[in-house]
Amino acid sequence: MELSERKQKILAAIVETYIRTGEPVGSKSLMDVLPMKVSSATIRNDMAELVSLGLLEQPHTSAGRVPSHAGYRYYIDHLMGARELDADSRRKIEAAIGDGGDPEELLSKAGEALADLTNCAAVSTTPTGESARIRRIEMVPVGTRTAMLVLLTSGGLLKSRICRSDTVINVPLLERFYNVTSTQLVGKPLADVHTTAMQTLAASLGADAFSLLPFLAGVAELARDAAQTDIRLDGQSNLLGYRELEENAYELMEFLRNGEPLNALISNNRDDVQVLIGKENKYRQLERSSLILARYSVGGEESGTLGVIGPTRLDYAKLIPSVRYLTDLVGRLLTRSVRDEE
Amino acid sequence: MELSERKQKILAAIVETYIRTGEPVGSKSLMDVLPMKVSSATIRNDMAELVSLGLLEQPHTSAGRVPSHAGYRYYIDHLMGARELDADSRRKIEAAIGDGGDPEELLSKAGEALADLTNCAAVSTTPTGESARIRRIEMVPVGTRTAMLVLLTSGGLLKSRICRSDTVINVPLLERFYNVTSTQLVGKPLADVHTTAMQTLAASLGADAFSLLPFLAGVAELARDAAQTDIRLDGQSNLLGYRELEENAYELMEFLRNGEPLNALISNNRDDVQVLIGKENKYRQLERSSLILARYSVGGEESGTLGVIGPTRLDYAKLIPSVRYLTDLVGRLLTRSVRDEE
DNA sequence: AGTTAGCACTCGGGCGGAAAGAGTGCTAAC
DNA sequence: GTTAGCACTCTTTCCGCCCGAGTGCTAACT
Repeated sequence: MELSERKQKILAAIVETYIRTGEPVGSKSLMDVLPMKVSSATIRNDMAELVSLGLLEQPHTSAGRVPSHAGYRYYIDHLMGARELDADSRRKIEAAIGDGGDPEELLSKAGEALADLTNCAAVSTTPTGESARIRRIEMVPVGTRTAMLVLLTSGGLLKSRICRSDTVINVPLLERFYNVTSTQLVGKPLADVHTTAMQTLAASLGADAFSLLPFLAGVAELARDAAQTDIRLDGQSNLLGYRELEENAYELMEFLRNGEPLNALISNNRDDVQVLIGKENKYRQLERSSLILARYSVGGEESGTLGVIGPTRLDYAKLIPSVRYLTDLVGRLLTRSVRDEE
Repeated sequence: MELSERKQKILAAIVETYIRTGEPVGSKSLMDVLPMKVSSATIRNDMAELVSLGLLEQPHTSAGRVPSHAGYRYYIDHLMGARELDADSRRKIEAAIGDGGDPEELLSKAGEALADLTNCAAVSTTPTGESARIRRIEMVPVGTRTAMLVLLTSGGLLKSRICRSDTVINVPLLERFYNVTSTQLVGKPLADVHTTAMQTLAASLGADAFSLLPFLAGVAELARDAAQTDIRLDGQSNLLGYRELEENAYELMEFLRNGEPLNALISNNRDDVQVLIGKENKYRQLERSSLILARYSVGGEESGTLGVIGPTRLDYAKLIPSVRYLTDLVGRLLTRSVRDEE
């Protein structure tokens, strides 16, 4: 779609002021904003054409114009320029994240930082465990019948839980546990270490089966936890500050809290940075919202997603670089920590 | 304050229908609800007195009556009866909680269950670490320069983190670490194991100081994490469903998210079950909300808090027993798990 | 003395029309 | 192709009105 330079400038100006104010933009107020000197009538003519091209909409005849989804899209693809993130925001992000720590902590910091920075809700998923393997299993007795199990994955994820059994825990039991786990479990993909597999494994152990089973089952649960990519949501309350989301606030919150559809959206995302604007989304609850999603990769492999959710009038020019920068950073930190640990 | 039996019945009926409907209650509609046969005029006379006693309020002259804070209070103290929680809710709670697991998991389940059951926001704090001691410290190498630290407290709390250092981790280093920690740290109160204490400890180790310091610092951080009672909030979005909270929704959410004032409120609570109604609260943001807070004890010691936050027109008669039941349950489970592990 | 019927009164909510304001679309001139 | 001018449209706001719900009071009743 070809647009004259003036039309482009007008579209950009409308998008930007609408993002700023949330009010429909009229031809007169545009005169002050545009770099060139043209009358409001000229602007009106152009706006009328932009409407018929589907790039703008008017809420009603006598109101100003508002960008349509296609308008935002055009703005993002052609007009906004691929700005670098400003140094200030970069510093803020880095300060908020520090040097990471373990993956879950890192992601939670990243989510909070993103929510704060953008004044939107932030989604984040932990690195996928799909291809992860068990790197290490530890069992530490903490009572006569209670032990702590710790699982470390090849992705650097750390999971632990307390596990109770009916038999007394003693040194031979521990030894048998280490024998079994180090020969049978360490190195296996997480997905293979499920509860039924543990039952067959225990069955093959003869006399030890009874005493080891609870702990093997515990390992299976840890593996399940670790394999599951869980999805975090930060700064939902930020969304309440936007007038245009107010009336569906409750619905929107519930939708986000539920997580499943969000998960579907996220795992659909195969692009570098994906922008979903309003009704482009198939979920009714999101029709007044936009999403910016980006994947981060750990060790060269696409692995998880970070993103923001806000009203359609997001400051795309700033947020897209923000999200991209953050995913890069998270990916780098996670990759580094995985490398370190090998 | 003495009230005639009829006035009591009227007050109770007003509180209960107002809780149900959220609309001011008029004298005529009360006729149908009240067990005795009286005319609306009589009811009006009584209502007028209840107003002058400060137990009811009228939003405006020509509206029905609404319970005042004092009215709710009177209802709670004298009229609602100390109902037991119905078996159905009890079953729901128990099903949601299962048999617990580690304290943090237990509390998060409890919070979710409470939020679901009450359709309000639920607050919960992890058991206080004030008096807790370090029961156990483990260090598991997971890379040449990276190790996992695990800390277990006498309260059954389990904390772990990944810790990086500049020196290569080898067996002698591990031995030194275990030496130091088991003689110097295990058994100490969490509060004593802070970063500066670790620095002096490391300094006293001479040549080992450099290599051990990062890990001792890691232990200090774990101890800090474990000592800190963190505060969870579940089901905030439930609050959006209440008309009377709608207009301050954003403020309220932010207030809750911040956590500090909430923390102050919670730690003030020394009663068995404390009910704070609307403006009894000193926080402006909560003036349209009520809180029901109750403490749970672990091993006979008051230790943490669970509670709900909702509009002033809470169903106190149901929620107070719910909260009490849940705190009892949580206390029992936590006490049991601490006992088990000793 | 307490209860009831009756009635005038008050106040908020809803409806409608008028006025204001913002912005457009069109036409005619530049 | 651009601009000035103007009539037109549509929303928002305000005001006045009426309606209904509910009250408070008085006077009568038990």
